[in-house]
Amino acid sequence: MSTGGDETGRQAWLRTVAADVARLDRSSSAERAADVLRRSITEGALPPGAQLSEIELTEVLEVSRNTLREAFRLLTHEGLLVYKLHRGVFVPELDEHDVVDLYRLRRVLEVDVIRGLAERDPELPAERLEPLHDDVEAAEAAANADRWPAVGTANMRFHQHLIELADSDRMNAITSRLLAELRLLFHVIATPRELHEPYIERNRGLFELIEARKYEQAAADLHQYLLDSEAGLLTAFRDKGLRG
Amino acid sequence: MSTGGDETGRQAWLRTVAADVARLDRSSSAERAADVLRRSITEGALPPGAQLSEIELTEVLEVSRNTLREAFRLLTHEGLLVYKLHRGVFVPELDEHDVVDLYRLRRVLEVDVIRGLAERDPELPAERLEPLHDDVEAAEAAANADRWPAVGTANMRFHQHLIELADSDRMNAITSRLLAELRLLFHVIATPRELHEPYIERNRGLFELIEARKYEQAAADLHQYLLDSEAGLLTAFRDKGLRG
DNA sequence: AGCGTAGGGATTGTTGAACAATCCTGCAAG
DNA sequence: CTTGCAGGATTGTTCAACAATCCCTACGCT
Repeated sequence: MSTGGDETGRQAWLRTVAADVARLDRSSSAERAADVLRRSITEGALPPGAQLSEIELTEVLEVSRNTLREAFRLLTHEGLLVYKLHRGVFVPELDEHDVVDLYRLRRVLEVDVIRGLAERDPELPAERLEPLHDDVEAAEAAANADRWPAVGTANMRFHQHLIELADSDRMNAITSRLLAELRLLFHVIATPRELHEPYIERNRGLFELIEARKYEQAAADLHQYLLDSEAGLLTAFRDKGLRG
Repeated sequence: MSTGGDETGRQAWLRTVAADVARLDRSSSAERAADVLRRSITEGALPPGAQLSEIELTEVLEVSRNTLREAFRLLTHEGLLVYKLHRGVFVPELDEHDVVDLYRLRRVLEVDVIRGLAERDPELPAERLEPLHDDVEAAEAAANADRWPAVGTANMRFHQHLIELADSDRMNAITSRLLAELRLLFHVIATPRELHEPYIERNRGLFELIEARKYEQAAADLHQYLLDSEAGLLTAFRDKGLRG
C-alpha cells in the first residue's frame, strides 16, 4: 500500500496494471457484446427458450451482424446459447436430464478436488482459502438482506473458487460452464429461497472442514451436499412441470 | 446384413441415412472449413506453433474471411487453435504443465465412469461394449502393420468409447476436447511406437475386465494405466526439450 | 371440414470490398 | 544497447448485397 517501491511491491503493481490493460483492450467488440448478452442471460432478462434476433441486437449493441455472430459463437461455447441452423440462436431450455448430467460432473470434479488437497497439503497456503471465506460471508449477508438471487451468485462463486484450489485451467473452464448452465436452470424455479437457503450453512461447514484440513470428511459431506442439491432441483423442476 | 427388412434392420438403415443427411446440410461452410482444418491439425500437417493466415486459407478453403473466422472460433472452442489479439490464430504449443493437467482430468473422468458402471450393471447390455472391442482389435491390427499413428488413433477412440458408456453428453464433449489436445502433444514426440505400444495390451486387459464386470479391478488398473501413460509422455517430452 | 401444398415475407447464411486499428520489421538517433 | 519512428502487412470491424432456408398463410383438393 506504500507509494515507494520495494521489489515485491513494484512487481505486484506491474501485474495489476498488466491485468487492467489486458481487460480493457481484449478482443473488444465481439467480447464486449458477449459480456452484455452473458449478463442478460445469467440474470434472467433473456429467459430459456427466447430467440435472439440478429437485426434487433445489432441495433441495441451497436455492432455489425458479423461481430454479433462472433459473440454468439462465444456464448454458444459457454453453453448459454444454442444454434439452430437457419433458425437462429436461442437461450437453451434445460430439463431434468441435464440436471442429472450436470450434477454427475459436479460431484466427480468437486469431490476430487477436495480429495486432491490431502496429497498436497503443505503446499496450500491459508490465503488460498480467503475467496471461499468471502463467498460464505457474502451469501450470509445476502440472505439476511433477503436478496436470494445474490445468495445464488455467492453460492456459485463458492464452488468456482473451490475448484480453483486444484490449479487446473481446464477444470476451471469446465466448471465455469457447468455453473453457467446451472444458472439457466435456476431461472425456471419460482422459489429461489427454498433452493438456496439450506446451502448457506452447509457452505460454511464445508469451509471449516477444509480449513481444519479434514479433507476426507469434507469430501464425504460435499458428495452428500451435491446429491441433496440435485434432488431439490429435480423436485422443484417437476413441480414446475406440473404447474406449467 | 440381409437385403430384406426385418424391423430392426430397417430402422438401423434409416438411422444411418438420417445421420448422413444431418451431416451433409449442417451449418455447412463454417463447419466444413473447420472439418478440413481439424483434420490438418490432428494429423500433424499444421504443427503446434504454426500460424494460420487468413488470406491464404480463404483461397485454399474457398470461403470468405468472415466464414473462415467463424471456423476459427469453432476450433478455438475445441482447443485446437488459440487466438492472439491482433496477431492471428495459432496451433497451440502445449507443455509439461498441460500434460499434467490433461491427465488429471482423464483420471478423474475415466475412472469415475468405470466405477459408475457397477451401480447400473443390469442396465448395460453387452452390445455397448462392442465399440471398445473393435478399437482394441483395430489397435492390434495397426500395430502388426507398423502403422503407429493409426495405433494412437485407435487408442484415442477406445478411451472416447469408454467415456460414452456413461451416457453423459457433457463428459463426451469434454473428453473429445481432451483427446484432441492430447493429439497435439503427440506431434512433438519423435517416437510414437514407444509411446503407444505398451497400451495395446493394456487396453485389451481393461476391456476384458469390464466385460467380466470386475469394475473395481478395472478402475484400479485404469488409474495406474493413466499414471504410467502420463509419466511416459512427460519423459518423452523432456527428452524432446533437451534435444530441441 | 380436413389435409396437403404452393406462395410470400422474414430471417439467417455467406460473400466481397473497404476502412480502421494494431503489430512487426528495420533503421536511425541518442 | 536502448529508444523512437516510419512503412508495410495482418487482423478487427463494418456495410451492403444476394442466396438459401424457414415459417406462416391462403388456396385448392377430396
